Amino acid sequence: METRDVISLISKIREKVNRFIVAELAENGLEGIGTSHGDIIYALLRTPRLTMAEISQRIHKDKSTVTALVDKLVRLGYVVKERDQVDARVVYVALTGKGRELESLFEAVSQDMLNVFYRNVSEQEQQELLRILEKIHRNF
Amino acid sequence: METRDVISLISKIREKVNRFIVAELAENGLEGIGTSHGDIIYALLRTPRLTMAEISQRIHKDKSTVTALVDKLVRLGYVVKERDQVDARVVYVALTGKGRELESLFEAVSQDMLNVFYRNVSEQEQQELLRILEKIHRNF
DNA sequence: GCCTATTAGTTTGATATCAAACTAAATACA
DNA sequence: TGTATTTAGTTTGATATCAAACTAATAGGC
Repeated sequence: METRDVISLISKIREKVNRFIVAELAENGLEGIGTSHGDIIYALLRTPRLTMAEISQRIHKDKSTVTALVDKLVRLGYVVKERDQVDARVVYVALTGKGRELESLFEAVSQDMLNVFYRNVSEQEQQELLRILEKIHRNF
Repeated sequence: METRDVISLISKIREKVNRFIVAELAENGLEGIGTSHGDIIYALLRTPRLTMAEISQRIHKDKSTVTALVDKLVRLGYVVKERDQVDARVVYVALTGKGRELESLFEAVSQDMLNVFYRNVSEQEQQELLRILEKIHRNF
């Protein structure tokens, strides 16, 4: 009944999804990789080269946060940073070989998560959920 | 179409809700109060006295995090900590007068947020949303 | 072609958060 | 009753995150 509960539910579900993903990554040897690092790798699997600013927009994190996150991924050997030859202000980020190797793992984890997430949720309910959430998102 | 989008939407909505609340609180003079502090105050408006462990459960944060959050609220004068006379391990937290004064503001902010959140969302859609999200939450 | 404004990214300082180690107190059990 | 275990909370150390200040480089107007 309490419609306020929905806010709480949304927070809890988000938290569960994050824990699920981080735990699955850790089980597969990716210790110390949080969801934001995962988001960056995920984005780079789709788009091979992104600037710091583009990553910031994609993952909805402050540019200074992105500096820290990407630097950690560089330290771990998953990505490299390279300055643009034309505009020396711009830094490109790209996956290394070690980074690209994560693709199948990421696909698997993503699929596992969706399987859990949508268990016993019909196709129609999924569509309905997406429709209502999009409406709410546009309200802000 | 992309059902994966729902996860992203949930994160974004949660983020918007948090920003909305923190901004409204700040506009009303509650600078430096984050959503977790708000959650603690909110819980104490409902239940006048809570232990640290109970707060930890209510707001889904580690007990060490709660120590830090409550200590900040003590510093700001909104709550007091008091040891149980019977079981000296237990610490009770309760609102001060200054803390209780926040009640009407919290009610107003909460109402404002819900008004924005559910704008153009029918009663039936709200029920449907709650039902589906509860199902998903039980999946984890 | 200069000075100014804008832009991309980094650095710095502060806070939230967690997990692990720790402390102190209560409980169990032998 | 005395030791071992459990429990409640704090401390410590690490990381993520943001905002503001900063740096370096490009772009714009005169």
